[in-house]
Amino acid sequence: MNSFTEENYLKAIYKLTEQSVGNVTTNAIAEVMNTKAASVTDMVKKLADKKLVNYAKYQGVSLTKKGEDIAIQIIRKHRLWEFFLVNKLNFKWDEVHDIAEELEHINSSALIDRLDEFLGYPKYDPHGDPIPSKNGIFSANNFYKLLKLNEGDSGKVAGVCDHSNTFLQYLEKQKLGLGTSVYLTEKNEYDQSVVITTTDGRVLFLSKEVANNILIAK
Amino acid sequence: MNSFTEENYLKAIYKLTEQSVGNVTTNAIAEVMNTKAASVTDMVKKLADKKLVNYAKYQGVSLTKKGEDIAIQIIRKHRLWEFFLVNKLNFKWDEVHDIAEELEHINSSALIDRLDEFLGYPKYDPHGDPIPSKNGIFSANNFYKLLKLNEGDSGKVAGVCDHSNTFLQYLEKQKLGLGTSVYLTEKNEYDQSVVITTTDGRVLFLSKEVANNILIAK
DNA sequence: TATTTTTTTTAGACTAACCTAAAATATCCA
DNA sequence: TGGATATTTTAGGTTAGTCTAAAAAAAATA
Ligand SMILES: [Mn+2]
Ligand SMILES: [Mn+2]
Ligand SMILES: [Mn+2]
Ligand SMILES: [Mn+2]
Repeated sequence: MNSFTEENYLKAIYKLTEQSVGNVTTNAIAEVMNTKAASVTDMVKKLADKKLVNYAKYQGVSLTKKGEDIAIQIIRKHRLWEFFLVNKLNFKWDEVHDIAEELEHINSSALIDRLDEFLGYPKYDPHGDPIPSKNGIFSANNFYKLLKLNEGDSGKVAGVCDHSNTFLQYLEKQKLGLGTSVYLTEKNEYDQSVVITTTDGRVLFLSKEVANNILIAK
Repeated sequence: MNSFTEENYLKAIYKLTEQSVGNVTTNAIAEVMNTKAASVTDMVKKLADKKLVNYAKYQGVSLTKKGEDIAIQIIRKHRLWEFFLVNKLNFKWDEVHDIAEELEHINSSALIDRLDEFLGYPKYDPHGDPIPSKNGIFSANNFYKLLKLNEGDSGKVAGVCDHSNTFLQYLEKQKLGLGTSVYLTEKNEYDQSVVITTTDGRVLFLSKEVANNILIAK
């Protein structure tokens, strides 16, 4: 079994791998893990001993198949728990991440399989992120950044790129939760801001920054 | 905040206090915590520094109000999660304890309050143990040991004294789950074994040991 | 009550995960 | 291409929780 700390390192390396080309650097891990480079080196050696990462001095790390499988299972648990918190316990989407950070380390595959069944095998978490299946497969989506849509396009809010509480709460305030139907009324060339209309008739002005962080399913 | 280990010590001390008169001994804690007396002494000093236990060398320990409050909250979480696992995720009563041992350390009072609400504020866990309320109050029960009932008495299985998997699985096999209605047909003076009849007409022969570990609500 | 046995504490050591400071290596750029 | 800068690793130390062995205190018993 792996400790919580080891699991968190694997998850961090997985997420950094998604964002970067080539191996993940020591400093990058240190930053997301909120620790020092020296500590990362120690841990990375330990993970390499356990065959969870590939590591050579000064070369950065990559996950092995085994390490990646573990990382994906943790992400699966995280997102299933987030779905549970929002859809069964009525939490808001900006309230669940920290609790899921703890729940994701509960170690029981029976638990997570039954939770998955109880929730009806959801495909996406409350932020629109795909929930990997039991065997580690992510379902593909065809979501588009609101910023990239054309005037006249319509669709539903399907996810966010920025997961910060401030952004989620901003959308909450604008009543732009997951599933909200929107219609792109106007694109402003000058500052790339957009005007959208919701199906309940509200007209909203969104900046480039906001439009860039909203994903729409057409 | 307290570590998982500290929480487990507090819970162990709480449970030992229920069973014993006077202070809880170092050796007794070592036994239930599956550790050595020397380690217990170290931890007990730390808990005393944090004002969670009263401790004087060679005198054993007792929980302070603060320590007891924490212990009760952990028991609340443990039992609510057990209820969730059995009643929402369809686990058997002999499968939930170990998972609840992990879940009980998830640190969010919002989570546990909402879980409580979601579950309909249950009063007893799947083993008949009372679930303390948010403010730490256990509801009283009037359960009787099956062994102490008289011929002709009837009632429902409301709990168990032995929480071991072997005992729970034995009852499962006999279809004597929580809520089963039973009628005491016969008491055998010689070996204190009993014969009971369930409402669905099954006649069961139970030894003294078994009858002593089943709680009945009349 | 004195001696033996048991319980508890202390002393000293280990591991995991972290730290700081310094050394080693890699990268950048004039 | 060589020196400056940035990154990474090493060396050595800390804390929490554990351990074993030995010392101290309490309890049991003769
Ligand atoms: Mn999250
Ligand atoms: Mn999420
Ligand atoms: Mn339990
Ligand atoms: Mn229970």
